[in-house]
Amino acid sequence: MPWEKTFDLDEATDKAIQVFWKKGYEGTSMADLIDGMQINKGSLYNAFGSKQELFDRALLRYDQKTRATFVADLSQWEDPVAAINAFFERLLDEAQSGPESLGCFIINTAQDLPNQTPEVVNIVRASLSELEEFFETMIARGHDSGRISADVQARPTAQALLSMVVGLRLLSRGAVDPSTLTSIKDSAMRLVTSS
Amino acid sequence: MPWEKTFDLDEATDKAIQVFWKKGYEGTSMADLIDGMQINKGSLYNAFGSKQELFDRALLRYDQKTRATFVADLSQWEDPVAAINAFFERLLDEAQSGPESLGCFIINTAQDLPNQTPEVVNIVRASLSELEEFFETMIARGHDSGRISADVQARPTAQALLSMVVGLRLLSRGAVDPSTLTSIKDSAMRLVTSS
DNA sequence: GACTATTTATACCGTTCGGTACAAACCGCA
DNA sequence: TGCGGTTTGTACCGAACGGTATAAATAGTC
Repeated sequence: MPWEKTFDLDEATDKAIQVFWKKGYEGTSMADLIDGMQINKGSLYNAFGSKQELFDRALLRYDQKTRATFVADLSQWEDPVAAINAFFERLLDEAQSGPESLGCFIINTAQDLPNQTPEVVNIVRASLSELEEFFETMIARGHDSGRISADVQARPTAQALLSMVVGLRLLSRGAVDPSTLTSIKDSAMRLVTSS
Repeated sequence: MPWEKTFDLDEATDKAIQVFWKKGYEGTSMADLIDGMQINKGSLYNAFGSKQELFDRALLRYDQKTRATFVADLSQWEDPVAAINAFFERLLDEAQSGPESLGCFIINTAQDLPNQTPEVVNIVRASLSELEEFFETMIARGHDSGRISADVQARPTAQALLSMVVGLRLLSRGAVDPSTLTSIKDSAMRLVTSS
């Protein structure tokens, strides 16, 4: 049994994520991917099959590596308000680190849902739905512990927070200045902690 | 001086808007445009110059025909809270009319800002900025008339509303069900009318 | 009817698209 | 050392890309 692999599939996928993240599916050419992944064309097709399969894999891996693990961590925090705050704080950090922010790969893709395959639609919907569920769970937990007013309805507020995440992420792609993003985060927290 | 025009430039631009709106710049081919505009290739290049020039023109016209005129109308309303409410109500209407919603052409383009030309960046930033300004003016007016609590800061709240518009518009492209969009609108209004 | 400019249809340009083919170099294990 | 799958480079495929050229048809003004 000879030599089974040389380059790491996950590492290569991570590089593909960067390319798709910035340029989107349509805007990315195979030449872009070969450049970014530093892999030969033959190896790419041998390992991933097609551009679409690579995109699906990249999108899924991005979601698991970032959103899923982070939300799972935060879910174990004792203070749900602090957990929600930490989530938004991270969005601000990402938006302000480096010269240009890429926003969120999932949300970028969500914008293009009408032109995406059913597989991609499922991945995006599931990711957004789990994020909303995280917010809802945190708010409900805040009700129980008394940290969040019962006037703050769990589900509607969770949906509003989702929309502010989406807005913040999209606007962080060069549409507004950083101070606006901070305002958005503050208002989001006000939705949770008000009266 | 003979025959100056046959087809209407603005009408043709309106049809181009529909195509770009749905598919984005990269996702739209000249064949798509010729199909959608029902115009010959020669006429298209003679009238508009290039794909990029047509896109710029379409984006600008869309912004003026929809956002700009609507906001100008609402600005003359007596009740600023009602004006903000009407703005969000219209987003819900658009999201629920027809089989699939396209969201907002400007916001779709904003998502792709890092890959757009400086001209497009300017159009998008100006449009979003004017929308934020509309919200800020309405809130300030609400302060004066006593309809909005002084605790609701004009600028930060306007920025939060902007982000909820963005979130609502993006999510209306098939990412969530309509009831979620209604929740988002309700929470946005709560930001304005709270305490 | 002559003039002028647009519209239309079609053919064509070079380039890039996603994807394939293949031989040579490579590597780990037997 | 030889076998077997991997990687690499390159050449190539048909199709689609944005854009141009052109000639005949068309329509309004003089």
